[in-house]
Amino acid sequence: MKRPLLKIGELANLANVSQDTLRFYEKHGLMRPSARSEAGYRLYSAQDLQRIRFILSAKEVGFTLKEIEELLALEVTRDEKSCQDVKSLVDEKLATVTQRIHELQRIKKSLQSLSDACCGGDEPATHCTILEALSDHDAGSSLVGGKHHDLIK
Amino acid sequence: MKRPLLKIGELANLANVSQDTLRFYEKHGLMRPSARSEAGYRLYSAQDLQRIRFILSAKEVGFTLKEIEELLALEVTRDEKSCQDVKSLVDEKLATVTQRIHELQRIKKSLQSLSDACCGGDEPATHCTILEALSDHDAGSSLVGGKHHDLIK
DNA sequence: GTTGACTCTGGACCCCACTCCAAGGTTTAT
DNA sequence: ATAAACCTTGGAGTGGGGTCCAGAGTCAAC
Ligand SMILES: [Zn+2]
Ligand SMILES: [Zn+2]
Ligand SMILES: [Zn+2]
Ligand SMILES: [Zn+2]
Repeated sequence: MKRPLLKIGELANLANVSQDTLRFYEKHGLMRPSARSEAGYRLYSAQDLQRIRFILSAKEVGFTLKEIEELLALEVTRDEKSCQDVKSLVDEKLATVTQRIHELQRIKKSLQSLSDACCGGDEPATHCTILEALSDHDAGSSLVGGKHHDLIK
Repeated sequence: MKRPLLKIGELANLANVSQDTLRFYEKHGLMRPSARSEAGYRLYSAQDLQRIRFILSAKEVGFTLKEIEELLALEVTRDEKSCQDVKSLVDEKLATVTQRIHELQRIKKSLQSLSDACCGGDEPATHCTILEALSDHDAGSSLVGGKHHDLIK
């Protein structure tokens, strides 16, 4: 009934990471194989696959390995922690994620208005509103926070 | 009329970075002072302040220094590039920002439902829905993509 | 004219997250 | 029984993004 355990190469393929990365994560306490074979081969379970996927998606959105470790550590610390502790850790991450989203939305708006202002034609960009906005006075305050000049000649 | 130029320490304070960081960015082509004093001191203008702020806010939302350099390089490449070129670079960044926002929103939702499911009380967390979700089956697919179990005893 | 705060350069060093060996042991396929 | 493919450990190397420091010049104030 129990599904067969995976060797490191198999897990690596399924998860799309290198074997080195798996060993690296293990060395740093983020992953360890469910078992070892007689010969010392690492053997991974389906949970292990879930776990590496968890790590990867958390990484993708900007959590550091240390932060991910904290999240994962919740699982094993169980009865030493209260629900309060656990929840507040999650809420903390939630706040930083929310914060990051806001920053990105600010940036996105700026980029969008830059893009909108540009004619996109193939003449030399000497007149380009984007370049003007970037080099101007307020080029920095929020990735060009300002209004771009009146466009269309 | 012209505002006085800033020495490196002054700019560093205003921008909240170290002098080393400013010199580091200079070495890597992201910033250079508008002028040098007789004695070779770096002298920065108000634009330079804007520029470092630009760099910092771009960095904050996850652009690498190399990407930031590309954005800034637009300013000087002007007539070698067409509006098309310029705009498509901006649109590219726009797409990656949008992408990042989506990922973060996915994560945020997951964290939110984790948080919502937890009672937050101060008893030991042996029963905690968060921990259950993390260690469970689908802990990985999207930072715990699944429904958490029925809560409230 | 000396003290103290500031700046210069160059180079060493650090953390992070991998990535790439080298030297060897194991498994599988023929 | 031997080769190819796979695994082991340990350790070195890489690239990004800085940080720290030594040795020396500069500037303002007293
Ligand atoms: Zn144009
Ligand atoms: Zn344009
Ligand atoms: Zn609870
Ligand atoms: Zn709980």
